[in-house]
Amino acid sequence: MNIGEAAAASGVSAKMIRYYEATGLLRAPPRSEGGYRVYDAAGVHTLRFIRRARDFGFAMPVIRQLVGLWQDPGRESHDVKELALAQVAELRRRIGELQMMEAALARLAASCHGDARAECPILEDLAMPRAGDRAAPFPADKNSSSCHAHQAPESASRRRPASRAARS
Amino acid sequence: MNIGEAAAASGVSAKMIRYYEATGLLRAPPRSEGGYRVYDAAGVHTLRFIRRARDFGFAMPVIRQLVGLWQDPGRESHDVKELALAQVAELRRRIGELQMMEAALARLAASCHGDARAECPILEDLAMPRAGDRAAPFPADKNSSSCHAHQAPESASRRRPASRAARS
DNA sequence: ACGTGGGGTTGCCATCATGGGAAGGTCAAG
DNA sequence: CTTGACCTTCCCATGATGGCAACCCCACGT
Repeated sequence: MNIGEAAAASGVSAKMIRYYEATGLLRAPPRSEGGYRVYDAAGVHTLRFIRRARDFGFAMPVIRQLVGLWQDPGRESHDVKELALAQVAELRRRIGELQMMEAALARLAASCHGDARAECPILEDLAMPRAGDRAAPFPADKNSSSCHAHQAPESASRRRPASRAARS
Repeated sequence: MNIGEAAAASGVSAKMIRYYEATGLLRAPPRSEGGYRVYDAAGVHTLRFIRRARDFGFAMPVIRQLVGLWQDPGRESHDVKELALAQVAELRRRIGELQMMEAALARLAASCHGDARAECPILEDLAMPRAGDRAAPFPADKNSSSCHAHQAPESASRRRPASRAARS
């Protein structure tokens, strides 16, 4: 079984199979006389295991542990469950993060008229400094959400570019 | 205002400020005689805007659009709202994905005893081929979740490594 | 006036998982 | 024996970020 067939059978791209092998996640399979990687059913099975673990969002180091446990007949299911629960916690953390963003942004979007006028609470909120920001040295920008005269595009640049130019 | 102060005032690291400038998200600020970037309050304000947009998970190309709209007095709030709603949809899509994973994995973890025994439904599920997988050429692996004799580690490798070795 | 430390500048490398592509070797079918 | 599909390795890129190295600049202290 060549790498292409193994890829089709496992759902892992050939590129990724080589990558997993290079990073030590997979043991190198034997090679044919021409140097082709030759996979057997067990190898494909391992690849499917890895893909399934990735589908659950496990990071590669954890997948390495999982594969090790899977192939270890003396494993204790306690260790597997611990990894799984840690991943559940991580997923919940990420879900919570995204939900915070989603709720805040949906609320903002709902408050925006969405018409042809320039006034927009979304931009106003984005432009608003929040608690936790160090104060700017002078609060001179009152017309925040309509500032259009920002930094000068090209003015008096590189008065002494000698050293930088010389280095390259 | 040097880049360090601008970073502290905006919450964007100096590294990221340079990165945003290099990728065209920020216009290059004027430089001092020594070549230092010099930021004014408007520049810091823009940086805070960008950081806030990143906090909402907007991708950089979208942030570019948002900054453009923000600085465009002739903008229409419709365009802003459209970007925001697209981002809300994207966040919901990601949340849904993660929730699928989380639910499935939590269910699996709950079904695992988590004791000293090797038997583990989590590993069994990971090892189980799902619908959508191309069938393996022969279904020879019945003792799936306890397979420990996988590929041979080092056997008859590189019978003809001449070309590869010669190239490097 | 001179040194020194802190901070600026560029550039390169690394992440993490993945894809793309080039240059070259292998294999199987016609 | 040719040809086209497939494999091999190596290099590069992503997106957003951090780290390090080498070098430069500035302000402050003596």
